[in-house]
Order: sequence, then structure tokens, then C-alpha cells
Amino acid sequence: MCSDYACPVSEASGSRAERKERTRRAILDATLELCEDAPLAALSLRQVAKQVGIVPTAFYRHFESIEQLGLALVEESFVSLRSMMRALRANATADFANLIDVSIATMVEHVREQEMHYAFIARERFAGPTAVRGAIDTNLVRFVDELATDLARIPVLTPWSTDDLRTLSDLIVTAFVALAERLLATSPGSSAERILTDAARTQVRMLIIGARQWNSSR
Amino acid sequence: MCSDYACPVSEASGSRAERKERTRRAILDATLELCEDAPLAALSLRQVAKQVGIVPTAFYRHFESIEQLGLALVEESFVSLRSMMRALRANATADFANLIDVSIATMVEHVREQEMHYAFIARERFAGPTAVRGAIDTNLVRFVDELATDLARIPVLTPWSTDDLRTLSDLIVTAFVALAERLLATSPGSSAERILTDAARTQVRMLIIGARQWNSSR
DNA sequence: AATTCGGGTGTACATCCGTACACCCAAAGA
DNA sequence: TCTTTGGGTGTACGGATGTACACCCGAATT
Repeated sequence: MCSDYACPVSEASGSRAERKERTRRAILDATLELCEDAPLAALSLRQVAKQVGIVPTAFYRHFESIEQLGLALVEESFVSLRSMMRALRANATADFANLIDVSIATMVEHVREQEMHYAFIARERFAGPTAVRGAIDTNLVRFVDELATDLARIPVLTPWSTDDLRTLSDLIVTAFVALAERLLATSPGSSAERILTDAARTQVRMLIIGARQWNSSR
Repeated sequence: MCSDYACPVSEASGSRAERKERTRRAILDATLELCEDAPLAALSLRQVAKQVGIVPTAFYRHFESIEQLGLALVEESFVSLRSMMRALRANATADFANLIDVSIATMVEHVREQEMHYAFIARERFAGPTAVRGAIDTNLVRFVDELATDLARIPVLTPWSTDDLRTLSDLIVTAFVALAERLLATSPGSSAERILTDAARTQVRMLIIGARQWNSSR
């Protein structure tokens, strides 16, 4: 019985596997919501279960601990981040100046669509359980590497060393991570958001100009 | 009585004010240590009291809540950060290339001296209670502004607009914050630390080069 | 048709949590 | 000297927490 509040996973239809998957999703979503107020380490299994609408012990049918739940959320978050990168590559044209605006706009759009995932990553990157921090770091490193190979295809950068490409990629990712973190603190379409994206555009331009000169100046 | 473990605040000497101050310090230090494993929001008042060696209710003689304790730690952390900036300004010479190396070396040194403070800030910046996050943000904004006025005194940058100076300052601070966060994950003097600082040096150089060109290219 | 499987339930318990309350006693103040 | 002050103590409470255990019952398997 659903006790005294709304029970989001009430529907009893579907096969056993379908129902299990639905409950799993409900746990992931409930955790993301609860994580808007407090870090993962401050969540209790009972809070999560209550939010989902299941009894505490039922939690263990899906995850062996809150930490494992966290790892699942990390993987899920980066799946959506990679989908953003795919979208970005699809929209990328040879037009250089436009590329910056398109990148930032795509970024803003995806952060808005996946606010809770981005907030979760930002929050747990340094505050999460060791395993969660490690998983985030691994994914971030992979992301920097992927961007570096993308950058290598840009004409101006083809003569660059692998190390320099990675360093530049790292700088760009750092700036975009900072942008994402700040976007989360502004409301969509607000003037604060506009100021933020304008500043980000300026910053990326500065970086590009620096990169352009880099090769000849070393 | 000091129950069954080491009691760091046992000395009963000094005036009333001195003893109170000593206990307060012990609470701050104990919290910093406990925060190496878990975010502030996951700490209990009882854990802190136990670590200090006082009874739980005695905590309230010094702070009205864990959140207020957090605010005190934020202020303390930024005091040490500002002392780093002062040291940096003192060491700064007109020699431009050298300035970068000196800045990074000073940064590394101070992060090593205050590891727990920096780790605390990194952890609570996004995961802390609302008031703590706000305090960190305010201090960080102030920091960016201070750097911007410093930058304004550099000959190449004097003709820049206030907005552009702030944007550049922001980019630099973001890069240094990222450097500090990563330093915390490496051991002092390790090759990983060396790789990190080398990359940071390259990044700042790229930024400077970009900044140099910026004025003429706008 | 009979059996197994497995997601979900309810009860129970030891432990930890924040905090209210009454108290202690040395330093500070009169 | 007597009184006040204030940091620290110990007990006590209702409530939350993780998890062990026995159970339920419909879907899946045989």
C-alpha cells in the first residue's frame, strides 16, 4: 500500500523486468531530486525509499549501497554529456567564429535539459564518496582526451604536439565546466545568464587567439 | 573526564577567554579533519564533539549550528588565501615571464601549507549548505575583482575596459582554482605534481598571449 | 498444474542523532 | 568576601537510521 503520499511507481503493469526497470528509474530520479538539497553522502537510504514510495529494504533489490547508486548516476550523467558532444560535432561547421557561439548555445541548452545531472556531477566531483569522485574524474579525463583528438583536426592546430593539444583541451574543458556550474546558479533566460554566456564567449575567444599565436611563439 | 581516547583540549591553563578560544580552535580543526572524509552536511554535531573531546551540548557554547561553523571555516580559509595573494604581490617583479613561475610556485606552496582549508572550500563550494555556498561565492567574486584591479596596473592591460579585465581575471582565477583542486589529488613533490604545474604554466602562457593580442583584435 | 523465483512488505532492534534540562565549579567581578 | 558568570558535564527523550528476518503473491518456469 502506498501509505500517505503520492506513490510514483504505483502502476502494476508490464512484465517483471519492465516493472523492475521502472522502479530502478524511480530510484535514480528520486535520488537526483533529493541531491538538489544535499550531497549524496548526506542522503539516507530511508529518505530515498520514502521518496520512491517503496519500503527501505526493497532498495537493496536494485543497488547494494548508496555509493553504487551514485556510480550509476555518474555513468548516466556522462552518457548525456557525450550526447551533447555528438550534437556539437554535428552542428560544427568550418565557420570558426560561429563555432564558438554554437558551442556555447548547445552547452546552455543541454545544461538546461539536464540540470539535475549537471548539478549532481558538480556537487559530487569533490564531495562525493571516493569511488564516485574517481568515476567522475575518469570520465572527465576521457572527455578531455576526446576533445583533444577533435582539436587535432582543426587546421591551425595540426602541427601541435599531443601534450600541447591536451593542455589546451584541458583549459577549454575547465572553462566549460565552470560555465556549466554557474549556469546552474542562474535562471533560464535571465539577464544573469546572458552576462554569463557573453563572458564565456569572450573567454573562449581569448583562448583561441592565444592558441593561434602559440605555435609561432614557443 | 576525557573518556577513553586522546583529548586534544585537555590543558586547563590560561584565562577563561584563552581556554574558550582554544576550544573554538579545536572545534574548527576537528571539523576540518573530519571534512577530509565527508562533506559538512554529512557531519553530525556528535562526531565533531567526540573528535574535539567535549560533550555534544558543549558545542553550542561556540557555534549555534554546524552551518555557522561552516561559515567560520570559509572566512578562515579565505583569510589564508588573501595572505597568499599578499605574498604574491610582494614577490611580483616587473619580469613578466618570471611572474608566471613565481605565481604558480607560490600557489603550490600555499596549497600545501593549507591543504585542509583548500580541500574544504573545493568540497563545500557546490555541496555545502546554501549559506556556506553563498559565502564561498561572495569571497570568490571579491577575489576576482581584486585580481582585476591588480591586472589593470599591468602596462599592456591599462587600456582595457573594466568588463574585459574582469573577464580575463575570471578566466585566470578559474584556471588557478582548477590547479588547486588538482594539486590536492597529488602528493607533494610527485611527478604528477610536476606534470600538473607544467601544464598550468603552459595554460597561463596561452592566456597571456591571448590577452596581449586581444586589444588589437577587437 | 505444480513449483520456483523475485520484487515488495512489515516488524523488530541496536545505534546514532539533535537537543532540552539540571547541574558543577573555577574564574571574574562586586 | 560573597555573588555572578559561563564553559563544560551527564542524563534523558523522541525520532531517524541501517539492516536482519520472516513473509506475501503474482509472474516465470517446469
